[in-house]
Amino acid sequence: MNVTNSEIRRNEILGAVIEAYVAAASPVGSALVARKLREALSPATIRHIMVELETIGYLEQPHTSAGRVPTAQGYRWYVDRIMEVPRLSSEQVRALGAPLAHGEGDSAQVLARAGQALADLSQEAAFVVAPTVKQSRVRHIELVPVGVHKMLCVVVAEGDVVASHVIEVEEPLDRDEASAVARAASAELAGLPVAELLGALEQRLLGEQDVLGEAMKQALAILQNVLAGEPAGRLLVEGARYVVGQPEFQRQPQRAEALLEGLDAEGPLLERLHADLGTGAVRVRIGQEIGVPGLEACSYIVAPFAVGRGVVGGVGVLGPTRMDYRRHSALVQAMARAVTELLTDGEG
Amino acid sequence: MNVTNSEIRRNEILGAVIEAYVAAASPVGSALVARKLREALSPATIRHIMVELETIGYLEQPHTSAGRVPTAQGYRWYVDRIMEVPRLSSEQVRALGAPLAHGEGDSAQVLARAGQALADLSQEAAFVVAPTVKQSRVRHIELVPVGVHKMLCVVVAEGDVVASHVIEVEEPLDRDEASAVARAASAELAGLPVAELLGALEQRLLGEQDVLGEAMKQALAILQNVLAGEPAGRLLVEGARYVVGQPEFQRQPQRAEALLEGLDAEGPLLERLHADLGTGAVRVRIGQEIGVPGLEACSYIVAPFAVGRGVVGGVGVLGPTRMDYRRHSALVQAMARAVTELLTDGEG
DNA sequence: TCTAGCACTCAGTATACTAGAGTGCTAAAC
DNA sequence: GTTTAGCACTCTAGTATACTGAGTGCTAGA
Repeated sequence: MNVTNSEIRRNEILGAVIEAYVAAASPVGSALVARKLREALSPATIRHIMVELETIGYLEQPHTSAGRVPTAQGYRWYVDRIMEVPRLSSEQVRALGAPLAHGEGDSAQVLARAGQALADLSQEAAFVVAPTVKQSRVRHIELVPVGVHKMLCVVVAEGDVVASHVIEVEEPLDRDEASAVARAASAELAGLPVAELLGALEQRLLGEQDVLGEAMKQALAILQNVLAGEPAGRLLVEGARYVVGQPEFQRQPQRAEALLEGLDAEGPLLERLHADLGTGAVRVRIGQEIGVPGLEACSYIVAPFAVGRGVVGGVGVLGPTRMDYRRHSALVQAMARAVTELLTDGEG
Repeated sequence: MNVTNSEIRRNEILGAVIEAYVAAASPVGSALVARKLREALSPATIRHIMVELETIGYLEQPHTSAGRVPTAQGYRWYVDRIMEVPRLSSEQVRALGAPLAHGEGDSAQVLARAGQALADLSQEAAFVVAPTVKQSRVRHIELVPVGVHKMLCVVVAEGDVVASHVIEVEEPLDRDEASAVARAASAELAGLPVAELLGALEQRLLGEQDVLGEAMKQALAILQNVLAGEPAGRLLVEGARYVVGQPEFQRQPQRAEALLEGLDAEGPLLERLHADLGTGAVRVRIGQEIGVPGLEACSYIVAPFAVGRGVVGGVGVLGPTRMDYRRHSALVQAMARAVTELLTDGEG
């Protein structure tokens, strides 16, 4: 009881410090916390507890006579144990999602709008990990000759994820041949995970016993080509300007450069995000935890959304470690739900 | 002869000042210019001429005891009259373009690589104004049902520019119907400029006298939907990080924010770029000339490239007004040529 | 027409001082 | 034992002052 009581108070004060720091971006002193706290405590008492929080490693002082600043560990504790994320009602979610449906359009357009909306609402950078055919199952394949040695190849996967490329082919097929081949390929391959397809194609190309012979072999080669060119994931970033405008980045402009570099590289961040999305839950990564060069001073919150069966994408917010985790968690979660609802409704 | 002589010298000195300033990013003094100049002149003489250049408005002093800095007008004169852009040989252009073809792929991928390459080579932000179906002529239309009330609609235009969207339809067509309609629509509409198509569709929808009746009408409605959702231009920006890393932006971080804002808005910049591309030549815009909020401290160089007939896109470099116009002009021009060669070779 | 010489200007830097925010500690009060 | 008032202490940020040096403009002479 005793211990618990003091722990509760610690958490309250840590929460107050973090919230004040998030709001003002400058070290928080005991007097300010005393004012903010509902329980009436003197600054002196609060200082005592702040010393404790500092020895645990949740707070630190930039210098002796400054207030306290949360550490990454402090944020982590806050996110895991202290903050309460207001769960938005379905109605609120719907309201959030409404502007996304504006003019409906393609799922790609919906996702782009979701990213923009999230950036504008959070005043941070927002990102969308767009679903890619490679994570999904084949639903339909289409081949259309376009010009003499060119072929339009479209792979439609579940969730209306589309990969379309115009590629060069050596032996032209005419329109009917192409159509027949595509139809056969569709029938044959529908339902297969695209990722497995790549291997399967290889085998089939070696097998040489297809009903449609040469033409089918060629089609499969084309398909392989198309899928090989498709990225393993696509990262869409909106509103990096908001982050660059944050005081920590204005004060240290090289950080802004590092941030943009980290975002441009794309690969490492995407990898990390995919790992987090695999868990199926909202995830928060704080500072170094991200493990992507250039993003050491940042945190992100990401939530998965579904399109059809299975998790296939994510939306999130990326900002300085000093970000409003509570508000943004709610936002991200809601946006993920809205996107899921919007993109899944047409499905089985 | 007298006047001409002094003008030549003025130009030489302006050129030297600009080149020194571009390299060092700090005001240029007479002594430095004296050292750089091939003709041996004393600093005092150079100062005389610098005073002239200042009264004309080509140079300015940040403060009395500093060196000189070029004005926008100075850059303009330099770009128009002084600098000599080395015209690269076809071979060099080919060498530049070689990495773009790496793995070939779609034209979209080629353009993305061109942007990245240009950014890396120039160490500035690079941009690509991607061709869009709206500027081109219809070559082919394809309609494929995907799911019950969903239809994949693909419009292939000249230059392999593709717009594909999955849209919702009220009355489903089956595969064969869709195919027949698409075939008919292709035959009917091929060769028409897409921009005109939008109007044409409207009329045809009112006309009600199509061979295929209801189905065709529906198809046209779909098409209209798809084209309406297609943007008038697409701007791809790569390597903004390089610009943010430039000293002028590191010293004044709000500028970096403004830059990113200006780029995110996209619309105004695209408009300006389209106007410049319409001229068919390499264009340089310096500072305020860009006329896009946020980009006041920047310049760009843009060159058009062709895909099939007609100008349909552009590549360029965007950096601080203090940029290497000479080198980057050559780069941009070469890249535009490389892209044109790469994307046009398969055509008629 | 060019240049050497020189006085002058002004940003940038270094130094010193001050004010104030915030701390830690101790001793007293609850 | 917990809380608080009081107080000395620390350290940044801001301000005033002086100094340095890069670079200028001007003038007189080559």
